[in-house]
Amino acid sequence: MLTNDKYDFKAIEKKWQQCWEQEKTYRVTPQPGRPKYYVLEMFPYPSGRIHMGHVRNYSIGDVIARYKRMQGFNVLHPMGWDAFGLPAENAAMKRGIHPAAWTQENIDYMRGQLKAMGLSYDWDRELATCRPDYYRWEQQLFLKMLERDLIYRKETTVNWCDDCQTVLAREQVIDGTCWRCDQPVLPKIMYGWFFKITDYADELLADLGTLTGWPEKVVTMQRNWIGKSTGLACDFRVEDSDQSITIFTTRPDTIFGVTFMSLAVEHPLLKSLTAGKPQEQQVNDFIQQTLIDKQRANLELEPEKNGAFTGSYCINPFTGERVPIYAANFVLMEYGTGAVMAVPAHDQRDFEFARKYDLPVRVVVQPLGELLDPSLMNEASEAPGLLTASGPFTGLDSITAQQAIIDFAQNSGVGRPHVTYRLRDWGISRQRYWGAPIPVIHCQTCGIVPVPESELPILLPGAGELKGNHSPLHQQDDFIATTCPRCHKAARRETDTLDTFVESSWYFARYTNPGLTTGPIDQEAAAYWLPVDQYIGGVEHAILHLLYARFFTKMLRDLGYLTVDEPFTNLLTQGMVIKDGAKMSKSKGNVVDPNDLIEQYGADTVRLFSLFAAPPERDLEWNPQGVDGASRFLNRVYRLVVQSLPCFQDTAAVDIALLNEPSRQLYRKMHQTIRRVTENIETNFHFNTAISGVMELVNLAATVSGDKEVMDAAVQRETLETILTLLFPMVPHFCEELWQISGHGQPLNNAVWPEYNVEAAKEEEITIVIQVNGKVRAKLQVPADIDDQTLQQMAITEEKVARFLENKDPRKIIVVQKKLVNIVL
RNA sequence: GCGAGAGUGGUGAAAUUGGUAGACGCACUGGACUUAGGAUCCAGCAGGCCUAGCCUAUGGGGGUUCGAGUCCCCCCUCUCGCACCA
Repeated sequence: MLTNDKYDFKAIEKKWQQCWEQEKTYRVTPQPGRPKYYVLEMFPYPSGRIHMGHVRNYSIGDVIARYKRMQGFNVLHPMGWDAFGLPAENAAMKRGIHPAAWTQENIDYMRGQLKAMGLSYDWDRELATCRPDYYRWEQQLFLKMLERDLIYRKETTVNWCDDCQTVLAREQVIDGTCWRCDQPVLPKIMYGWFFKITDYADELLADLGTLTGWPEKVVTMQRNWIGKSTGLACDFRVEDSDQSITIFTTRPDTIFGVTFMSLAVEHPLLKSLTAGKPQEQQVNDFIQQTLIDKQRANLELEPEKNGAFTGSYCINPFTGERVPIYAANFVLMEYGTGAVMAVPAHDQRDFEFARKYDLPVRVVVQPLGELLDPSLMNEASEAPGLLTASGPFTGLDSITAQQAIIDFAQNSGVGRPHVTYRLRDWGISRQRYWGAPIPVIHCQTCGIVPVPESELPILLPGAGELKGNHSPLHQQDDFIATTCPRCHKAARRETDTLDTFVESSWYFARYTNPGLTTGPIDQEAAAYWLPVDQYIGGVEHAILHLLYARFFTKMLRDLGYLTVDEPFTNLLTQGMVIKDGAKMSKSKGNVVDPNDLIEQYGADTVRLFSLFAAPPERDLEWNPQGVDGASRFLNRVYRLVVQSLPCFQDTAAVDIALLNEPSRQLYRKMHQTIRRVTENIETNFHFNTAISGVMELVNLAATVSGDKEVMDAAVQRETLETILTLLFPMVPHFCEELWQISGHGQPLNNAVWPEYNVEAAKEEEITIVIQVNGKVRAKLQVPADIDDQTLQQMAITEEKVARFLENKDPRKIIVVQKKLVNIVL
């Protein structure tokens, strides 16, 4: 396979891929006692073909996997398919084939593409979530959760995507549109199944503090999404009624400033509050109008505050005052209690509302150094301060007052401390075909009856034979008709399927023993492999998938399957691949097909470019000429090794004492490069700088080894071996081939990551910068072990510097060891 | 509006604790070898000027310091997330 100037990537890559496949080089098993490392890239949706984002994601993961292997870790690096989902159904309808067939075709094709990239996966662990041997265990988990009361079904307002004909979880609504098809999402009232993720809200929030290996940004996003607020829940008795309205506030210190009460239009008490009142018609009209407005909410603009007086009053338990009750368009039924005590002086929304409807504004908190006058205020004062006009609490500061008021409310029975979350329970019902069927039965007599575990899996009809009916299950009478497991009368199967995000919430645990036939998770294997040490994927899953997976981990722990609290110790959110300033997408017509590139340049070049062009967390601007650069570099290394083959016959160790200057220089650079590459990978996976380090070493090796007479063969050999070893995780076929060509018996794959020698890496001479008044005026080459005194003397007498010193005495001389001398005049 | 992050040559990007700004690439320019070069090799490449040198440059303006891309304050722009959350 030797050629003159360019390596034959086609032959080489094929050769090594076959070798790895035949020898199952990357198959792993638990080895108790040996340190493990679990590296995982977010598994792909089998959409048809891989794109550049995949290439980048998997290249990064593969470098980490190979690097850790060379460091002696037992590395788990699996791959599979997130295979349920709508595009399969849509494609199936368009092409007249079955979603299962379409999905299978895509998986087969994409697997080939991944193999062509030379990724070091343990393919024996491959899984596809659409297969019964995966989703039957998900169904079993569903039943366990149901048993534990972690799942419920209720009728509620859901997010409906008309285009996809299904319900979406709140996390799947992006700016009011569907995360998948970008169409507007509408509210719709219907029955749905929910996971009680809110049961874990507190732990999900608290454990964010343990995720020190996650990007700040993601942690913050999750914290905000969970949105914990603490405060007071307080009951306001309705006048002339035995009902009361419970409000939630985070500002109990402002409770003496309440001048009205606002209710969400969906509030259950609203009807009875207006019944028989002169305002009834007006309020009903307002409710109707507000509901309509919400349907076609203009997302850009916050609508003007609007409301209607109900004709009823409630009593502020702290002041005994009558408080008028309004229905208001800005109060959310989904948050808190759907009722808000309005304090216009200290809440901007209440302020706007009060000004509009001419309601009183009463100041009860004076911020420091200010004297608020309600008649002069043009916005609310939300800052804390000292309480005024607040009965026994007057004079307290806001923080103290909040606690005092909560205590008082609790003691007098009108209120209690309360915590509320922004996080909602996870709606998992989907009204589409291509998903895991929910294993319950609806019986007229017995109600909702879980399918007995022995009857699992509930197979998706038609999916097994890859043909037949794939309309939504609620349209498939054969599927629906069943008998009740309890009373054995005719009953109906549940027709909703599970949100595809359920599959991806536990796949990382299934990988630890994907073939297990006795349960969803092999506890022993999971205990060995989990948590995932390094997880890699797009930041678009910062909330969605990553929150769900955290929830599942905690829940599976409580069900006894797992022993970890968190699934992913370290998270790397890789940037997007962009071209012409925009994310690659079919609609923009700026996609680059990895297939064409691999065909033209080979997988190693494509991998190298995607690693070199930018650090992984940053967006990567696609530059076709950059690929040429990567290719050029590899060919240069190839020529260098081929031209230097004789040096590999010298197997003597390097003897530093005998080295001439050029040899010593190269040897030093080699050790420096090992240090640099190792550090770049260890600290933050900055492969771009790691590669540039190797490039410098290659450049130096190429220059000095032209000088065959003086170059020490052992140094030359060690340098080339080092170059190949350091590059191996990034361009494995290429390095493995050159390793073999240069006469090594054992594959490079089994080699150990090199260690650098501190002594050998040490510079003998260093460059010292001489500054005058902070400006660089000269540079000096000095021995590395020079003392400050000598250095200072040399600096002052340096001729370029001396000119500045004429007629002047230095005021101060700063010497920074091994770096610089600054002479201040 | 709130929260997070980012602004460095023509371009992708580098720069321990504050210590030579622009490593390594790409593009470009010149040269060599060539029938040829979109191969390879060599050299140059922030801008400016009164060119043995000097000055100005890391979004803008202040500040701290012997010394600031890096620290502090104010402002501008961009990206991302949340968005009437009581």
